[in-house]
Amino acid sequence: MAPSTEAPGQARPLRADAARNRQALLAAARRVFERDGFVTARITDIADEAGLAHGSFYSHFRSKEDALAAVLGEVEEEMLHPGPSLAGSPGGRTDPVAVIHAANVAYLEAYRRNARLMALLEQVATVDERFAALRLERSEAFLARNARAIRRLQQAGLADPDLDPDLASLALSTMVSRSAYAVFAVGRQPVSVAELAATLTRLWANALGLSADRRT
Amino acid sequence: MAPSTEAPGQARPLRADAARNRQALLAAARRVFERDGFVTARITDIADEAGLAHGSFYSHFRSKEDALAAVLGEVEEEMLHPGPSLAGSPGGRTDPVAVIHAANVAYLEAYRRNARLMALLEQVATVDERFAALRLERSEAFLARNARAIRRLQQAGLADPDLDPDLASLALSTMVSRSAYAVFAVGRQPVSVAELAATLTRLWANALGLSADRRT
Amino acid sequence: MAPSTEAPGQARPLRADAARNRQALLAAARRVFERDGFVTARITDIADEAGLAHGSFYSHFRSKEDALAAVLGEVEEEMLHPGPSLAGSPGGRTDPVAVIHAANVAYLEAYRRNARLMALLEQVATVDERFAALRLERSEAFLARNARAIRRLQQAGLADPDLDPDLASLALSTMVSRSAYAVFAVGRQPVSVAELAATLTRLWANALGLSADRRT
Amino acid sequence: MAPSTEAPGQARPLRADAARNRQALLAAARRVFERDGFVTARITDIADEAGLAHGSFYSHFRSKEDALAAVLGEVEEEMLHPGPSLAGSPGGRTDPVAVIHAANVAYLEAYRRNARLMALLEQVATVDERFAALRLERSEAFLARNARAIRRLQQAGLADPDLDPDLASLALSTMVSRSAYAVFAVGRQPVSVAELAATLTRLWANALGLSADRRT
DNA sequence: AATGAATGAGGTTTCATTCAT
DNA sequence: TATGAATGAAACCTCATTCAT
Repeated sequence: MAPSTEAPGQARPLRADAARNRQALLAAARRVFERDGFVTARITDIADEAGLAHGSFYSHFRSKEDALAAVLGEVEEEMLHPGPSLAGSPGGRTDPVAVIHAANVAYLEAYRRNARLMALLEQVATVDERFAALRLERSEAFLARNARAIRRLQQAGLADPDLDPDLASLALSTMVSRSAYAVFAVGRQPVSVAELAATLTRLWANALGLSADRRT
Repeated sequence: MAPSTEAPGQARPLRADAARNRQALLAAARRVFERDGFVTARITDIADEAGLAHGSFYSHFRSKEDALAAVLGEVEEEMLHPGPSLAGSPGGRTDPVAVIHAANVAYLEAYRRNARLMALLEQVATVDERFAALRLERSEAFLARNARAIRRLQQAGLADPDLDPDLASLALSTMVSRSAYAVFAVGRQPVSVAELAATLTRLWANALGLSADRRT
Repeated sequence: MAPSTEAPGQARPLRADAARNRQALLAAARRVFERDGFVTARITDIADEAGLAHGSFYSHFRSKEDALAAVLGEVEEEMLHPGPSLAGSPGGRTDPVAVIHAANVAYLEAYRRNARLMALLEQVATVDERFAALRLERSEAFLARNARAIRRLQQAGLADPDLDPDLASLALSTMVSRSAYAVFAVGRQPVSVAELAATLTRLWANALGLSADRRT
Repeated sequence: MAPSTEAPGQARPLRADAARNRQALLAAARRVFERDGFVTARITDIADEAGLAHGSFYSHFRSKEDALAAVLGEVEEEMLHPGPSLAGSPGGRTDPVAVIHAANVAYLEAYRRNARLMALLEQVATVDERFAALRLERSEAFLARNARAIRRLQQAGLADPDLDPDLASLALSTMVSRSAYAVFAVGRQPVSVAELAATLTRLWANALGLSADRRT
């Protein structure tokens, strides 16, 4: 409670305390949400878990939704950037399949780390419009990027030209993210990231016709 | 109790009333669930919607969960049979891609009809263990069937032998069902079953390598 | 949490408020229970009577049973100590009849003050196991004490040796407590403590043979 | 109530059924009341127990209270007449102690048979005015009779003249009935009617001074 | 009289949020 | 800011009783 290591010039002990409490609440919220789900989780439990009075929760968050948003915000960065590689390698010369694979591995790694949280987002999205919008927004950015990549590959004569790039992007992105959900958030049998990534990349590549002999 | 000879077609008058009310409640429950979601839906609203006193709800269902189970049960049949086609055509000689396409179309049709309900199942599955189990059970049967089909195609030399049939089944099934969800339950832009089915079938076929020349 | 030196007399202000409300609820509960009986009493009424929102009831008591237990706890002390006199006078040499009379007067006084509450305990005991146990426990302690006293008088040659001390204790204790109930909790005609005590003491003394000439 | 032995000329089979159902409900009500207590007992349970639809309950009883009244009515007769002997023996010459003892034995026997029902009456009396009145009425008749007997014994010089006959009657009657309750309805240790009767009679006789030498 | 579905009053309890200290 | 008591909306479910058949 007292100023601990406290940078000497910045004597604002109260603020430091506050920041620490906010962190404690954030961590507690994540734990409780992951354990109980959003609907069931109670503010009291979060505060208890953080070692604070439940009234204090409202010193830092406006509501349960707000707390969840903050928790998700923490993870957002790593979930939003499944490797910049997917958009195409900087150098340009890289093998597209390798790019896809790298992106899948990165995504699956991140997903596995945050599986329960991702499942949580699924749940809230069906209950709270705000999060439905958030999820939609995120995935649309993702989809658009993938659609662009597919279109480019088609133009380069590397991908099956009969595919609708937008729908293909939807279907394949969906395949990856939902497989991750099925395996890491719901699944009963342990599957390694490597195994899953191998299958997903191969399916993705096959599906776009990347591996097929299109040179003729 | 009554000495009725139990003529099957001759339901007793009171039973007819009761059955009608049960149907009314069932329909009302579906409407309210689809409109409000499971968590938000109130038993009172369901009864109101059915034109009954809320106490009557409990003459037919033990709880909200029970009512949902009944509603889902109604749909189960059509959602559980994505066409016998997938299991292999009766004649046996049919083109596998055609089989897959027929199955996809059938599934997407059914999904579109019950999109909100399927989304509902997603929601409850994250909140209520009972439904999580139900969903898991259903999808595992589905996955097993697809995995068998893939394995057969591999053995017939028609599908990419490098794929793990179980993971491929998971990924592709997931692709179809989640695309259906994205398009019909969440999606903002209207997409026709035909369009979506065309893309999904092509991706599926490509992914398994069915269209590739594997005869050499 | 606060660095208070825990000065016992210095309750913190909030605690003071809370304590006042708790007292208010306790008093209200007693009033409502006495007026309406336990089964009929409504938590809302108790809170209303205390001038609080009904939700506040649950800040202090877990349930209606809990509140009753607290109310009874308040009275327990005086009802549990029917005067130390019964256990034998400090001086030791006192007339046993005088001891009994003092005990009876004390008990009847206390009973009259708490008559409705005692009747309440009777009521709940028939409905709630927890209170049945409580009542049993209390009365058994009481009975044991009286049985000991009777046994001592018998050994001293002062009481009818033909009596079973335990059954006699049961019967006579029962006579006193139930007469108090009949007169103060149910009775229609006003009877003074003095009158009733006189009769009960005389009966008790006669019954044990204390007044009879047993010196021969 | 209805002609039981069924005069053969009175062929009304439906009535016979009805009577049988009424009996079944009565027996079921007694069982359920004894098992669950009055407050907790549910009409449905009673009907179930009787093998009838719960609606049928109302063909025979107006309410739960009504059913209880009927159940108690069945027992009333034997509980109301604790032996005509108490009022004084017909011959007049009998030993008063023997009379009291006979009455006590009769009462205790009856009480033991109906212990749970008597406890039930206690319970309802605290909850329902109607039964409070019933119990009061019964006991007052009882008390008045005993008071008369005591007064007579006093006038005959056989009983302690210092006792107030009404209060003594109250106390002693109370002693008997409540001891019966304590032993047969609540008690944990088995006590025989004979033992209890012996103690109660001796206490009663002593208390009135019947055994004391009053001839001097 | 029997049936059992329908009715609806009614009270308990939970918990997010507010607020005085 | 922290505290934790107070607030009160909200919804569930039970069950005695009615009533149409």
